[in-house]
Amino acid sequence: MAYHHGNLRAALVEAATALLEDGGPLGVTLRGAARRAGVSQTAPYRHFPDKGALLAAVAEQGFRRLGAAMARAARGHGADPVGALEAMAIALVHFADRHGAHYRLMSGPAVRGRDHPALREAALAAWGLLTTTVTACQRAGRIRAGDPAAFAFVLWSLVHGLSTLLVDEQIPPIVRQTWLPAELAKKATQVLLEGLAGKRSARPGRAVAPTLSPRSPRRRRARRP
Amino acid sequence: MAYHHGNLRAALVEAATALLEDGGPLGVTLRGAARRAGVSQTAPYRHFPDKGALLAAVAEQGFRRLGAAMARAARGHGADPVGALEAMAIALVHFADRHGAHYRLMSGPAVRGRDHPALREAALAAWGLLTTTVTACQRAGRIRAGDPAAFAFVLWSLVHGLSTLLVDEQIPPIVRQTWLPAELAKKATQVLLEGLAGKRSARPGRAVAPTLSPRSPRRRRARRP
DNA sequence: CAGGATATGTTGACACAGTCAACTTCTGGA
DNA sequence: TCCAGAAGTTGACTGTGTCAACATATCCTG
Repeated sequence: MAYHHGNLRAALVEAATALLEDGGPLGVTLRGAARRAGVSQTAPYRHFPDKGALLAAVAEQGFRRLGAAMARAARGHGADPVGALEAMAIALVHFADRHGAHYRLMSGPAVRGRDHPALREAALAAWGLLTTTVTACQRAGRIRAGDPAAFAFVLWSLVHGLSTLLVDEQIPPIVRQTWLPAELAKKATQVLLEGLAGKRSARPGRAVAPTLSPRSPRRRRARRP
Repeated sequence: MAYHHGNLRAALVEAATALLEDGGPLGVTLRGAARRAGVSQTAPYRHFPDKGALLAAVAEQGFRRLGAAMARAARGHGADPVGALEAMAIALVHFADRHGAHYRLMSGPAVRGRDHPALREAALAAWGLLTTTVTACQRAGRIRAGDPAAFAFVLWSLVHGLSTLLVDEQIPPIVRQTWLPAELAKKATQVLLEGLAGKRSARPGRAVAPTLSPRSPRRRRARRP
């Protein structure tokens, strides 16, 4: 047996994932992953510069799986982009519901931005699926004209928020006792889709007709360094 | 000077908050808070059973402030519940945008559920504000009939998701470069409100008319213990 | 096939964290 | 007045992330 272990890197990612799934975010530890992979405590440093990098790799793998799950859900709704959008939303919430700790890691501050380009890329890929489908909905006349990225972002926010609340067990009891996660995802998506649908006469009083079109492109906001 | 320090507890919460604001979630440490409060490393254990309890207290205070900010935003829209709802949504996003780490702590797994009833209570209070205002919108005919808790929850999910993405810097570049957070909050809320507004004829194809009324009350789902 | 360069792992150590046990000091009421 | 309990301190233990120095396997070149 190649007792350079073959491929430690993958083993470590798997070990860390296992630690994460049972034991929560606090349960994942560099030394623990090394132990679980049967190597010494500092062996991981040959593959990851630090703990954050390991976590980022785990998160990246999570995004890849999430993207796959969403794509799988969307298939079978080929003709119906709205159905595909709903299915993807449900798939995301479902993913978060199982793999709670994993989802938290993925969307958390484990690794910020540019540190780990592969992570960013995987996340953007999943997000891109949504945008594409939104565009399809627009072509089908089921979503009004406007920047598809913006619409997709609103949908993403909604579903992500739902997932986060679910994972963190912060869904108000009244709501939790009445609906299952998948139902919540479906209904929330449908409500949003209604809002995104066509232009319609606003109720008397004041016009509520958000177009979600930018007034003028803006540079990124200043952030504390 | 009362060198029983007067009220260490409050000082520790404040110190931990300061550590949190600059230094992120990893920067807050029991020993650090104690140092900052000018006491020994184990003094906090006279006031908090463990680190989690301190964090919970910090989070609780955050929810209280958030609730206050939302209430403040809603005031001045007394006659216009829709405007109040929008203002509250913007206030929440604004709160998350500043106090990023604090918001992450509040909505994170710092303390789960029953551990810290005061936390839960403060969170539910903020959430209750939304529900009340949704009810007002229904009375004003601006939101269709249905369970206000469910509608409020959808709105909460949307705004919370937006805030989370903002704090974790996971807003896609295209979106981030085009809109400011407050604009995103306002527009997203408006889209959702349109969806929540009145019943309307669905487009041809299939009816999309989510009522958000429960089929039948359900018990809580089983969770891994 | 030889032999070093390089990737891969290991040992030992350091600083820092959360937490506990034992001790000291302050303070409010019988 | 005086002491019981609250409030705070000291010292120690374990576990963690990380570094430096060392050991070994692998691979490419001569």
